[in-house]
Amino acid sequence: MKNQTLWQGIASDLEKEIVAGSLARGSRLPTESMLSQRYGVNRHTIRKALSHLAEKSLIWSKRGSGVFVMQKPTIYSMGERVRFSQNLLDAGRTPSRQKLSLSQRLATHEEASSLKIKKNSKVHHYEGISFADDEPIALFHSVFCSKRFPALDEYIEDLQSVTQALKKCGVNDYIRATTYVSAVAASSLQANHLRIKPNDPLLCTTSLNTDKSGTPIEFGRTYFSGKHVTLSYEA
Amino acid sequence: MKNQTLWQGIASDLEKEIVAGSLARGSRLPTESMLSQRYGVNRHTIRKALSHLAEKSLIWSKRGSGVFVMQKPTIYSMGERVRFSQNLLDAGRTPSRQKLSLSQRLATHEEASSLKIKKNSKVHHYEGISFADDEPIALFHSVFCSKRFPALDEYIEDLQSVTQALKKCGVNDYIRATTYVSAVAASSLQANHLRIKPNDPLLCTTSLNTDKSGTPIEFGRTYFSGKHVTLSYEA
DNA sequence: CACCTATATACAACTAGACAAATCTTATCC
DNA sequence: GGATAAGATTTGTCTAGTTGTATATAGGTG
Repeated sequence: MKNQTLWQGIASDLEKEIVAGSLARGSRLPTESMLSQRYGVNRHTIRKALSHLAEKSLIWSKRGSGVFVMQKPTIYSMGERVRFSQNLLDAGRTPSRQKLSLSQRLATHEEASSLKIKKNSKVHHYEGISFADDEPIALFHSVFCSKRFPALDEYIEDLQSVTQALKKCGVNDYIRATTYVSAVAASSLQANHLRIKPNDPLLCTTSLNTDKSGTPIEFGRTYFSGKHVTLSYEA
Repeated sequence: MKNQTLWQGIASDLEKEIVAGSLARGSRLPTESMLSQRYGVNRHTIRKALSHLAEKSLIWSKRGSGVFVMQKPTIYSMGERVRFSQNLLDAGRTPSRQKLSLSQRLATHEEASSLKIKKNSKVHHYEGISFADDEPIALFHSVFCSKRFPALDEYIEDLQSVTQALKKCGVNDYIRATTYVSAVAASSLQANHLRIKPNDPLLCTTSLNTDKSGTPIEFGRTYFSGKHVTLSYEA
């Protein structure tokens, strides 16, 4: 605690301000230049302190824009019924989604066998980003059998919710049948979407939702930012 | 005067240059490498000489930057009315201040009870460095009740003077009610600001200023560099 | 021996400056 | 009002130079 370097002192000082709340969650930090003046050190020393805080996932930075305080890590609960919005509302976060693409294409071999449909069947492909308090926490893509849900894409477009859209298709409830979890390194594209660095760890969940009778409904993959999300398997 | 070591000879040589003025106050010395070349000795021998001069407070050094000649020490007078600028002007020095941060936050327990305001009240927090002739002599931080002085921060920002800013808020005079003095060791951050070494002694004054009726106005701490400042309590 | 002086080498911490890349701001035009 | 262009800000990256610290070696002195 005593003989610490300058950048360590600055880092712990800033960390105190963050946890004390005088630097609010999601707010912007002073620029590196301002901080270097405040602490009377070179900008590189500030950057060392900031990179330390970034590794601890307390802040994140965007070139040309600034350095920001991160939101709280999210606990994403994985139970029998996994509902993105309700999940985050339960955790006191504000959920939102951003559509990246919504189209129809032929099912891959994996998708077809998981959904128990014929090879080369058409599927709806829905791809997007999940946010919590305007912070991106996950990239997802799901496929649904086009034959079974002909107008699903329009419903999703309108309602911005998979659960609601499926209801319109007559599926009032669906259940998480299987979930596989693995860890992968983020591609540069994924990293950019999730505001993390390439090769940062991602939690990759591959899941299948079915109706109560066990008929497959939806198959998809979600890549959670490992720094923002902890998956919870309680109950 | 004869049997002196290499480093003693170099030290007294440099000291002569300083007092003679050929190495001006505030100027930078040649780098240790250059000095070791000039005197034909190892760099460590130079460092031994320099550290001797540093202990005598003739020079100070900054890692990565260089070694500099120090200014004269300051006598800081503590009476009923403590006014930074006037104080130094009286001592024939040129005062200046540098703002490090100016923000609002919740009062700590100590601050609230000293200012006689409610817990969790908002306060203006003003933090900075005091200079005499461009040499830092103290780090200060003060808090003022935000409710009582709503626009104080803007006034301080504009006027760069607490006394003047308080006048704009209707406080024409204030009196030093209490002052506690203690000695503490400098943290690495404090040392960097004051151009001294970590664990060098600081004079820590904790003070409360009130108006004539005894109502608390300002509560603050000032850390004087023990090497640069002597506090004076003459009547 | 113990201690100080001095040399030699290597690395860590920090400063200094410059430039590139991304972003934000502002003025201008239609 | 909205699109565009120019300029200013801000973070990212790189090279170079300076002081701080640690270790090892050797000679001289009380």
